[in-house]
Amino acid sequence: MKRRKTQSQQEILTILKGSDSALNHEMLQSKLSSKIDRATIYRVLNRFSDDGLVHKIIGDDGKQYFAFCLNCEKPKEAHTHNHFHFRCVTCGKVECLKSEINVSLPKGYTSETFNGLISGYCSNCS
Amino acid sequence: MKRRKTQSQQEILTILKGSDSALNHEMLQSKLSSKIDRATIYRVLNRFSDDGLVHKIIGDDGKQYFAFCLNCEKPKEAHTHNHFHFRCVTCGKVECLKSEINVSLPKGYTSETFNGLISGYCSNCS
DNA sequence: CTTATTAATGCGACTTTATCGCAATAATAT
DNA sequence: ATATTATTGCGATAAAGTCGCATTAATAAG
Repeated sequence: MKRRKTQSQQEILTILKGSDSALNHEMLQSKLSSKIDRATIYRVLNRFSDDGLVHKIIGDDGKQYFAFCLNCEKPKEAHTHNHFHFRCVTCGKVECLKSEINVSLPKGYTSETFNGLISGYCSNCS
Repeated sequence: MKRRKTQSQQEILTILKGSDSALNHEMLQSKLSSKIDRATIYRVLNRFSDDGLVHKIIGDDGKQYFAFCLNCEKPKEAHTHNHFHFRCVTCGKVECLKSEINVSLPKGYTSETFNGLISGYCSNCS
């Protein structure tokens, strides 16, 4: 399964790179100049996420958000990704928080994914 | 809107109190002796959550999980709720982690809800 | 440059999770 | 015992996301 470089993927990645906040499918679609199918968008985003290129966040609204994170350019093993995201319940913006967190797990537990989200009001909306 | 004490609510709360892990709608329904409508279960759970009686967790599978937390009995203002939950991707169990976390927000930001979830393999499944 | 291979896409159907409106029921107050 | 209205059940509906399959197009091979 070698990956191919397609128009759709380029465009989506460019949008994610240019966005200062995480986007869900709907937000992303509205930023697209060309029309890309919903299923394709999801497939592209999840492919990016699988490849460790972007970060996938599940919002407390239950939706999937995707963000291009700086340290995502490092090899997958070097990812920490234990940082929190903040979602403003008013304007919907989802952004990365700086602070990194270490949570200790009980014995015998292994961690696969980390999902830290705080929602509330951002400085513009409070 | 004064709350009334109903059979359904009692039963659901009893199950949540007796469970050592957070439950989603499906898990809860299977533990019910009497048949309670899906919509009712959701309404009861969300009412509990609004009242601060139980803790609502959004899994990385996008589903809503509910757990009766010990400190949920305190008045709502006293809730910290900044603890993590762990979800095993194999057996599906969602449980509370002990460690409490403090995340500092940027200036002007206010927090409404906290959602910290780590998924991976629990000691039974790894 | 042309052709073959197969990853990626588009379309439509489908699944799952959750919510909503409304009439019927039942918990509390009078 | 009766009135009030919170709660429930039912069915319809919404919304998010996935899947199968035929078609398209990116890369490799000749």
